[in-house]
Amino acid sequence: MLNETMASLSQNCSDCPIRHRAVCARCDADELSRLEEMKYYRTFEAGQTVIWSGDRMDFVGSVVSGIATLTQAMEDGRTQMVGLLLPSDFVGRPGRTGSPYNVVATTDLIMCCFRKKPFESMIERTPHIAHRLLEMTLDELDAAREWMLVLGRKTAREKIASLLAIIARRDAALQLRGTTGPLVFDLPLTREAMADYLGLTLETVSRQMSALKRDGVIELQGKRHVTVPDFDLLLEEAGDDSDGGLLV
Amino acid sequence: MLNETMASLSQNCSDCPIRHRAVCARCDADELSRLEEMKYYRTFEAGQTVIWSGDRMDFVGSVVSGIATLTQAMEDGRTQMVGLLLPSDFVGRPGRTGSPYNVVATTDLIMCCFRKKPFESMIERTPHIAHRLLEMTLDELDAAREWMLVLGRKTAREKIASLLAIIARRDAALQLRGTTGPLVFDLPLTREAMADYLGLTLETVSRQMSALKRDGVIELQGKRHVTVPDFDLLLEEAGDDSDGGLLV
DNA sequence: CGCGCTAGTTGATTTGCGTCAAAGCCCCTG
DNA sequence: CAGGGGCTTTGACGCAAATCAACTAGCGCG
Repeated sequence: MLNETMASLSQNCSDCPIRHRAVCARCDADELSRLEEMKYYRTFEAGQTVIWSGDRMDFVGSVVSGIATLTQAMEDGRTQMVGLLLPSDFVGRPGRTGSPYNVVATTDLIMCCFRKKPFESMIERTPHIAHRLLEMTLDELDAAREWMLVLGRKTAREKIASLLAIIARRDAALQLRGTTGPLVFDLPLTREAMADYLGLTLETVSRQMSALKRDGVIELQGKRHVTVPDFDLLLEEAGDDSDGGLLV
Repeated sequence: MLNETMASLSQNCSDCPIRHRAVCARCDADELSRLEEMKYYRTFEAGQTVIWSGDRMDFVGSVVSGIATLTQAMEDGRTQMVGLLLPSDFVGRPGRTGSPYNVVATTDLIMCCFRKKPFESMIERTPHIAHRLLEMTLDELDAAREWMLVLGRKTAREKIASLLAIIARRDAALQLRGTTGPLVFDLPLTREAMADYLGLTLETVSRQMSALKRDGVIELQGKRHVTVPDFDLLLEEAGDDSDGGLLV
């Protein structure tokens, strides 16, 4: 699993100026230069809304640095996070004009964007990229469906453990380390954001974090800094037989 | 919204022998004949498992008639349905060998299949089809994310209403009728399957169905036959501002 | 230094849904 | 027609998580 994760991430070609695994054109110099001409950058501050649900979206893009969240909301204020956008993740849907989600920057954010029209026509000229985009979308679909199991059937404690396991694994993969030995990382989310991800309240998140700490499953330095002494124990707490997917 | 639904369904080309909107080749006679040679049919009885999670899958296919469910399970027996396969829906992932889900026929089922290898190479030769496949996958991703809101944030009553609204709308669309006036349809799912879909127990599903009936939101003839006198009222019960998506 | 602000923790109480149990309905079959 | 088995309904009870509320930690700032 870890190997798979690393393989997936390494498809982000590090020397490619587009810095996105969907549109990395290392195997096609022509495309590369065409993309170069098209692209532009946008920056957002932490807390800023990148796209409002229902807004017209005339661009697609990928995250260069920072973190953003995809959320859906009901009119009474209840919200559910449906995805996390990390560096190299793609946002925007070729062929649809409106975004069905709110996209909010949780940290300062830099995005690399392409206007939609030229991007779309480029896709049609370049099956290679269309194919890559399909694979990424299928990955996200699998991740979303795995999250449905978490939301529908897991207890609060299992939900927290699942989220921590995903973040820990992603972090280990980025550092090209395995998941043996203690894992150390910083939570990129507030308690409230975790709650929105997990379909819980922030109080419950806080309580379960404390409980996992009390039971020695995790250690906490401050509010955000986490140490996982035994990753397998965490997985067990998550109720995971399968070793979980990437939740994008 | 309804128009969108109908447009989407009508992309299933009725006179195309492949009967699937992803691989309908009406605009390409060459592809059509190549597909014709490749395809074969499989039939399953109600209750039969089409694919076990983790099994090697050497084919892809689409549903010709009947209904199947995609479910994920934890080893202690908790299960969560993550998708519903209706006629014209596609299953199987080009480029991956194992299925991450159990696929179970809930009615007698006929599937039109293609062996994976030739199907994959056909995709590469036919950008048209790859593009269609990407669109369908994006639709499914949107539907999955919408369902995450249902699972994470809605009450039992709202969950039931959401599911009924989706089925009612789909049914109305198939009959090319609007959603004004009373809607009548048969539930294609047992109470237990509904529970698995909604992250509830079957007892809760039963109770909430009774409650919606008592409050005049729905009428029930027998266990499966449902009448919705006022679709807008049902939507309100579902907590839906947006008029909901297609959940595949 | 004290003030105020935000994020997080912890406690008391309520409640919605799960669990366990019993009984009803319907279809099938002998 | 009786009997059995699957699906469904209904009831009683318990518990996990929500809600309401108080309090703490950390941090920037006048």
